[in-house]
Amino acid sequence: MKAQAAESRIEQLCVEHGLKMTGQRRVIARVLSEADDHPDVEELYRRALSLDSRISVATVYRTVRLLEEKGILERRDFGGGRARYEATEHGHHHYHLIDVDNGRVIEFEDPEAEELMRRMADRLGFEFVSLRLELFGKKKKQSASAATPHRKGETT
Amino acid sequence: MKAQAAESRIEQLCVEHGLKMTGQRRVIARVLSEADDHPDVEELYRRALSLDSRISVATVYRTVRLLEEKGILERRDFGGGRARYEATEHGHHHYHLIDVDNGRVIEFEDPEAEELMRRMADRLGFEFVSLRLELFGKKKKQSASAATPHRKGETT
DNA sequence: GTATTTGCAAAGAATTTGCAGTTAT
DNA sequence: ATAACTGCAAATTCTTTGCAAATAC
Repeated sequence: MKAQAAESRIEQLCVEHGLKMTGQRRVIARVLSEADDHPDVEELYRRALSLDSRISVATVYRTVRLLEEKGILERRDFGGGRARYEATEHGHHHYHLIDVDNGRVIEFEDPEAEELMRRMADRLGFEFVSLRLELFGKKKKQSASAATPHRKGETT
Repeated sequence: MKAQAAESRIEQLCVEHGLKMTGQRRVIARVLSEADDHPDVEELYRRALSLDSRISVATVYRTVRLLEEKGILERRDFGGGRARYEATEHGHHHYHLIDVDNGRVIEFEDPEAEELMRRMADRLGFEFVSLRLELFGKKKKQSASAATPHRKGETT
């Protein structure tokens, strides 16, 4: 029997959104599903190529744009010119702490932040739509302080 | 007597930073000093040209980059591809609410936000460096709600 | 079958840069 | 005097697009 790769999480979403599933889209969907970081188009292209050589950057650009429009992906800008992407996480939003020394990205949650900004939007006479929040910091040398709560992981 | 234009605020900063004050820099510094919005390079170039025709876009790009490196200017990204600039404000930081319907930008302050993020950085084992915070919203129809506190102004 | 999607290479948009000439200090 | 600055046009970088061939449904 053939170990036919199971439908990736993002592939499912594509189908639910009525997208035509071509081979290249399936590969890109899989790459995105398996990514736990914030790859840019170049990187997605590289990863996709290693799974299937019949893919062009143009298609990656087109796919990524399409998926963003469908709300399946979110575009990020951590500085450095190129857009980064990550799968939309339903519910619990998270934000990013960028280590200014090496560009590494740490995700964290903070329900308070969104609450605060919802109230601020309201006070300014606006309906909250979304929040972009990026924290830049330098790693502390060493400290006797406790663990690192709310931390979700460190990636790129 | 000649009404020699007084040294603009940003020109002063340039001098303090030991920058060579050429005619074009003086003009750009003045444009920046007088701006109360968030112009992109194109717009800065347009405004500079209207004061003095001997300026090229390349110089605007170079100047804006230089001033950013010196910490005199801050680069913003409100989406839309081009970088926007505004003079660094010492002390009371402010953030931006972008009206998703028309791109207009409203500045607001919120000491709580920075406090919250300082604590978060600390908990994650980082030294707070800076915070990028942008709120996206839609103007509410009309409401019986009170005034708009903390509001600093609406620009572009 | 047919409307979509793809690859390729060319086009665009924003920003940077090499170089020869100009200028502030 | 001379190191820094400028304009110009060419080069870079990221992203989009036109078109003919390929493909999903």
